[in-house]
Amino acid sequence: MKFDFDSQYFNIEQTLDCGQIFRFFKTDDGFTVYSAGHICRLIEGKGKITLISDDSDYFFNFFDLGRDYAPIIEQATAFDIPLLKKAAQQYKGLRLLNQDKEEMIYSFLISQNNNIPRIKSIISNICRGLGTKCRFENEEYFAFPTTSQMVAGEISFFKSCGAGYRDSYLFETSHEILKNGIAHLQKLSTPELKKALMSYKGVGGKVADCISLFGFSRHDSFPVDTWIEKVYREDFGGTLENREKISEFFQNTFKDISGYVQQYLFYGKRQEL
DNA sequence: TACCAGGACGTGC
DNA sequence: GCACGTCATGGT
Repeated sequence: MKFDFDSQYFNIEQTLDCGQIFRFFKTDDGFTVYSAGHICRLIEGKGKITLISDDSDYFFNFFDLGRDYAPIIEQATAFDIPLLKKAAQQYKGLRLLNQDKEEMIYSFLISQNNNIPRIKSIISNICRGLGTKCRFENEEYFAFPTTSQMVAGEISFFKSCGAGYRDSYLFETSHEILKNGIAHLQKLSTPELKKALMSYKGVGGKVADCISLFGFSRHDSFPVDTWIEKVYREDFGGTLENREKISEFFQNTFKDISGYVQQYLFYGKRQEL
């Protein structure tokens, strides 16, 4: 199925390259994106983006296409922080994705003390090893493994994928989710959700915030990693040392647009804006 | 060689 | 509760 969208507030590269998603790649005429067991292609045209997918409803929600970003950018720009003003104006097309919850849990388990190219590579290896083989328009690809597929992976398998010492995190957390599911997490408040996510092996405060933001669409979450800590010191003149407290500072400042601001700042800092 | 990357865990206090 | 050492792996 094929649809066109106005690209004023939808920039493919900004949306895919800002660190919220690990399964996509560039093609000759655009990008291919994977999410859970779904696939889509994005092609940039004049003032529009063409989306070709196996499930248009899924990707309408995935790319958050029902949301008006103009007021978010307006609010973000109102703060007197040069980096944020620049980033929010320049990255008007950066959209926060609504991603698969379990895919986010397993993906961000791998992210800790790691870099984005390696995270992508490890996830790709895991999909190839455990995911269902699918086909879309003559392209073969592997879905992200479901939890019942993840538990088929031994610790040695995850290590062979490049996960390093995070192999046991993937093993133990997938078994825990197989046992109890994640349905009960939905109804929790954002602070309760964070605490619940942190009970998984390998999930600390920062990873919990990422899962909360990207998987559960909790836009009042503010993940603090090494880059955001750098932003905090250099662009906000902050002096706190504890990352949990830095996250609270940002949450108290940006409230319900925390997640958007966090992405503008993270991407802006990495692009040396 | 040492340091860094979307940090978290275990131990000791 | 907090500080500190340690944990694979590949790139610079």
